[in-house]
Amino acid sequence: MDHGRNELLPRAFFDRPATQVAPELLGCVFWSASPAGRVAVRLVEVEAYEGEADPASHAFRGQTARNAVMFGPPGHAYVYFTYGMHFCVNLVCGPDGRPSAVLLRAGQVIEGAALAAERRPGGHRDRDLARGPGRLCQALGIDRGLDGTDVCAPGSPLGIGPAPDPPAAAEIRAGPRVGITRAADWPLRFWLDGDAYVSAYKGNGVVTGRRTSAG
DNA sequence: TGCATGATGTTCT
DNA sequence: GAACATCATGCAC
Repeated sequence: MDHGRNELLPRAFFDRPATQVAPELLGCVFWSASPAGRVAVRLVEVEAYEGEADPASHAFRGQTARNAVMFGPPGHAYVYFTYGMHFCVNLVCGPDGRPSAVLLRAGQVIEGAALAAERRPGGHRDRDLARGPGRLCQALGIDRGLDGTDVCAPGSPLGIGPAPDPPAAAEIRAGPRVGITRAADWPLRFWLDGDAYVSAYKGNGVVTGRRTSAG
């Protein structure tokens, strides 16, 4: 197998504002390891949340039991349950005490596709395995039990490595965030332009992998 | 093909 | 009691 994939992003990478970290996460490989196997995705869509200054952030109204991880040191996973059936995963950014984070919204499954598909019954196409925050968590088998996991520590069930093939700056686009009602228009959502694996909910004007008129 | 809506449970007011 | 960083389905056209 490929043994060169154990390289991890250093904690210092996350010890910066989420708005700066988010675009640099595009193209990086995020993976989960469990007794069932390993699933890895190449990140193609993320969203930055600026903590206390951001009305849309869970941390906007201060620290609670749920968002405590966001207030901790960088490089940890903040996992929460939403809408009664889905999980979402964030990577905590900024120094200890500053609750900024980046939501992982979509990715391309590049390893363990069979296992990912098994976790998502219903006969979905490969493209839809991790296309959207809830689906991404489902494909990787992420639940609240992984809340607070250190993604910078070797041997952790969750990890993230550098982009094997870094996207060109011109491919990275920024635009309004999705699925929120407050400060949704802040351009803190980043994605790889034209990538088929970017989520396309609510038609945000983003041209996705769905065939365009150009066919 | 595209929009509107129900599902489902945790968290906060 | 209301809101919620979502997803899958049903119906209209």
